[in-house]
Amino acid sequence: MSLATASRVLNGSTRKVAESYRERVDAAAEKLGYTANLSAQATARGTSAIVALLVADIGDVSFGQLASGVVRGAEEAGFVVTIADTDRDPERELRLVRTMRGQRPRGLILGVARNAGSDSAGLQNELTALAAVGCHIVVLGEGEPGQRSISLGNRVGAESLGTELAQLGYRDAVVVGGLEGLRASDDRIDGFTAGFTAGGGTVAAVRHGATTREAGYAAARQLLADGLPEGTLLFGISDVVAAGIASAVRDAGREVGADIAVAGFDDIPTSRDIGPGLTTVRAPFAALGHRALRAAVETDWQPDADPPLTLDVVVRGSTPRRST
Amino acid sequence: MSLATASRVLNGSTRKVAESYRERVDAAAEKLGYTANLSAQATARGTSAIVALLVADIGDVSFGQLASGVVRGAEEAGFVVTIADTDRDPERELRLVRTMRGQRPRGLILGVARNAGSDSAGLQNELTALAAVGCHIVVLGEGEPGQRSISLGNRVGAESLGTELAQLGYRDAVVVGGLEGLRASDDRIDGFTAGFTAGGGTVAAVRHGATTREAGYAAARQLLADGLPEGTLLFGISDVVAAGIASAVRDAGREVGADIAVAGFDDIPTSRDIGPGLTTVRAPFAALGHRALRAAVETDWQPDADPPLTLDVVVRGSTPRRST
DNA sequence: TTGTACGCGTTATCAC
DNA sequence: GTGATAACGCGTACAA
Repeated sequence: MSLATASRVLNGSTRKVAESYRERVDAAAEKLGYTANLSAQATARGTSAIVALLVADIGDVSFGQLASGVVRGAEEAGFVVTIADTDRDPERELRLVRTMRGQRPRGLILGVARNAGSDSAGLQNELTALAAVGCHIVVLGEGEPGQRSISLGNRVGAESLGTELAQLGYRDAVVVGGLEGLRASDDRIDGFTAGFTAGGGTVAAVRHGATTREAGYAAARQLLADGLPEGTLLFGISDVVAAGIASAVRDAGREVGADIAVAGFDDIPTSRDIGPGLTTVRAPFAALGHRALRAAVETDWQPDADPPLTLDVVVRGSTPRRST
Repeated sequence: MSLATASRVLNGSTRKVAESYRERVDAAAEKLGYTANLSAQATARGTSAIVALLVADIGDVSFGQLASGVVRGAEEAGFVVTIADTDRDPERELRLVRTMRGQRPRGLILGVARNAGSDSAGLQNELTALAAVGCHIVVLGEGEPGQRSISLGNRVGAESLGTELAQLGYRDAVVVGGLEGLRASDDRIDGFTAGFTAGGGTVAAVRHGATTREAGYAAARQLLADGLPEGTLLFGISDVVAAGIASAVRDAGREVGADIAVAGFDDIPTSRDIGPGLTTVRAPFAALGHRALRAAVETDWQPDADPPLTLDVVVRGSTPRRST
């Protein structure tokens, strides 16, 4: 029989093929261990079954969750995922987007935290070039108009946390971490402040800084040295930062929880083991990744088709109820 | 000018091209924002610039480190990395290897912990089929003959830990976690036992179990209920397991460190924040990933060209020096 | 429904 | 050194 017939049965063509042929083809394919050459398919079709995932730092603890969701969704949809790491270097980011473009991917997921409006023109060009060839650009967080964007819900999650902690009796808080102008952290700061103030609390200060354990430690150390009244709440912009804070508190001879309260954001796998158990907000990165993938592959995708992701506050020992 | 000439300058062909042409081509490529179509290149060349990475569980904390090393190496070598997650399901693993084969990758990195000799015939067929088309199979851990394998050094790392802890004055230990027959955990158990016994200690028991926080918690809880003398050392097969152990110790009203000592393996990012700081062995997953990638792309690769990876013991508060 | 023939974007072989 | 041209493996009009 002809190659065309075989091709028709192997790829899910709309065309009908006689059952007898179909069986023979399937049998032969099975026996020979045939697997379609994806590259050749891609050249012929003009579009590949690839979704590219570009993140700022693969080593980040939350990345695994995100990637997990993306990969799971990809398998469901019959796509392959390629990953790259910008290492927070805009130049490298540009180069990588260009490399990814070489794959003619169906979608590109951008998990690169960025300062508002700081995108280089080169990157925007590259992105529009990609979009022009039918690649769906989906940015995690807030994207430019014309791009598909999907966000975690940092603001509302942090707001819930603020509310909850105010209800637990906390009145004075300091926010630690988050680079100024970074959308994701600004949202967390704003949300927390809103919730906490609405509950009757006061955010005394915001100590901006990198989202690292070291930065959290250093900031908390300074705060403690300057004198921090008992019952003060230290809100780390992420669990990693909060871990640093908790460590600094202990090193200063204070007790996490009863003396100085600490809260974080993300609920990384080990946050329950930090200090007396870290109060935090569970950020559903896996679900985010899953949605991102769907946004990357679906032909028609609606911005608000899905309900917002739910971010649950999880209260642990680091913020016990404060008896007034 | 001809397409051939253009092709010659764009891809790193060995052939020489006049400087004048070269400049014109580069200029045009720049202006048009041209990027080579990797799929087409792959079909034409018969081999792609792809390395596939298959792991048991992307969500695993150590995966990020591994992936980081792989991706970094890939960028250096001009390769693209595709990832997939077997979710510890052999059937899915088979399907995924087949999918990856569709990409005709230059290499396949298998980070799937497996029971010794439990590979399905189907998988082996698939793997040899892949190898037949020039794909380098590199397995993390111990591989079959003919495959490129590269291991972390679980045994020697655990042995160092055992030695160190014996020197710190510990005499009685119980090992927790690790599925029986799993090479990686068996190596850790054997290595630890060897080091600890050589130092004068005794491994009273090995409690096999899953490599999860829950399993660690449950096992430790049981041990504590059965009565555990002060100064006993609980060695968790991984930091995640150790975290569970530490939690169980605290929940039982005992103190981690002074009362019951706990040690782990991996040195995950947050292990210093677990309890009073978790004593563990730093497992260089990033370096492992980097080496794995090189093994996946290099034409001629020698098994023992690189020196063994170094696994440093890091002693923290969970195992203070024991005064006799 | 099935087969033929061409095109996808690129590389490689061969003459020039 | 350069330019035609035949592959590469597959999808798909179009004709049969």
